[in-house]
Amino acid sequence: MINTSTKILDTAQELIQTRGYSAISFQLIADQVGIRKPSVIHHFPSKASLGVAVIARYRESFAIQMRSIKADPEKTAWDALEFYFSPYLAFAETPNKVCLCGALAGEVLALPEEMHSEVKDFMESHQKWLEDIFRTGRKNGEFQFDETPPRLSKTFFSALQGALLIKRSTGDLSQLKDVQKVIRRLLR
Amino acid sequence: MINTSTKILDTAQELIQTRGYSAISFQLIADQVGIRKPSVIHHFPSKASLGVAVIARYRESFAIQMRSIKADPEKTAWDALEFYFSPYLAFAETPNKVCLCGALAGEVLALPEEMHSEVKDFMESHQKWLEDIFRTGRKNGEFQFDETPPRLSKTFFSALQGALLIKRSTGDLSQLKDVQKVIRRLLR
DNA sequence: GTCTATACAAAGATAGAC
DNA sequence: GTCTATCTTTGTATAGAC
Repeated sequence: MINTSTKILDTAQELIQTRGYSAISFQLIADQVGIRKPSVIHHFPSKASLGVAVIARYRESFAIQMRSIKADPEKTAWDALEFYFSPYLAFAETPNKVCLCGALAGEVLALPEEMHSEVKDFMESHQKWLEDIFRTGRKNGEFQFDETPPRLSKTFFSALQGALLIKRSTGDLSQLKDVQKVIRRLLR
Repeated sequence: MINTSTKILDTAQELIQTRGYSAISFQLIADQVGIRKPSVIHHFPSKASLGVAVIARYRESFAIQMRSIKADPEKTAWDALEFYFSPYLAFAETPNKVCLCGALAGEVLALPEEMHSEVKDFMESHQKWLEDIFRTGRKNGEFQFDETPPRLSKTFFSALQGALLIKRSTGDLSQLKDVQKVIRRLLR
């Protein structure tokens, strides 16, 4: 038993990750959910409010998982990194899927104002998480690298987001895996 | 003296790099060029044909410059790399600008069929150029690295494209510069 | 909560005058 | 080459019945 609101959010997220926010419409979502257009609007009275709801839910689910990894003293920095890699890997299996916020970042100027800060916060918190993983791992002796953690996290976060973007246009599903291999190797 | 066709191409390219292909329209271009909508359509009879023309010109101008660098025996691998970096740096100065093909890759599924192969070829040839620079530089003794040139070029190309994308949503103009610093350092 | 019907704006595109 | 006028489709959104 899954309610209509959730079905709409799931469908909208899937469509944004594959086609982009500009390319989705109430009509498209209604067709996929199996209801009529005004019924979608009943749950989310504007396209902007739907966009905000999708991204807020996505950010929150990431944040919960990162908090639980950090709270677990059993988990190493490698565990945290591999955990962080896993959703990217899942997106990379699907030819046209990118990170939700990667998709939105590509069309920021076409987004309603309310969504801008959501996308920005997403990017910044992800770079912070990675920075934290790298810092902890180096302190532990698990990672070796010469760069500063902020610069390294910016570079590797850029590479992960970029890899999904490039995969979508070339169809080369190994793009992301190769990037992850290089990152692992550069940390040893 | 610059003709109308060229003005349209320049305007369309600028708008795609900042807003995305889905967000441009004949009306918007007409307003910026200072003519009426049907006059734009007279030069490019469909939005797809305009898109193809913009990307073809962009690809060609990159290709010409890369050929001239490779043909010049005075140029080192470092020179070639810095040359390759320079347009990214120029885009990064403008808060909302990304690589044309990075912008298009973000919305591939929303693009007309005719544009897909143009974007794909762009991505593949850029990764090839980088691979070639890395291979040559290592043979010369200019670069030191342990990875295979294809994997390294995929990673660094992903990072460059990703950095522009992230910059657009965070507004952090140093994103790209930091990535370029890390790349230089990892090659020494 | 879901529906039919509809308003309104903007988009891509065409016809034909100048 | 550029224009006015117009067609057609699609998009966001609202009103109001069931």
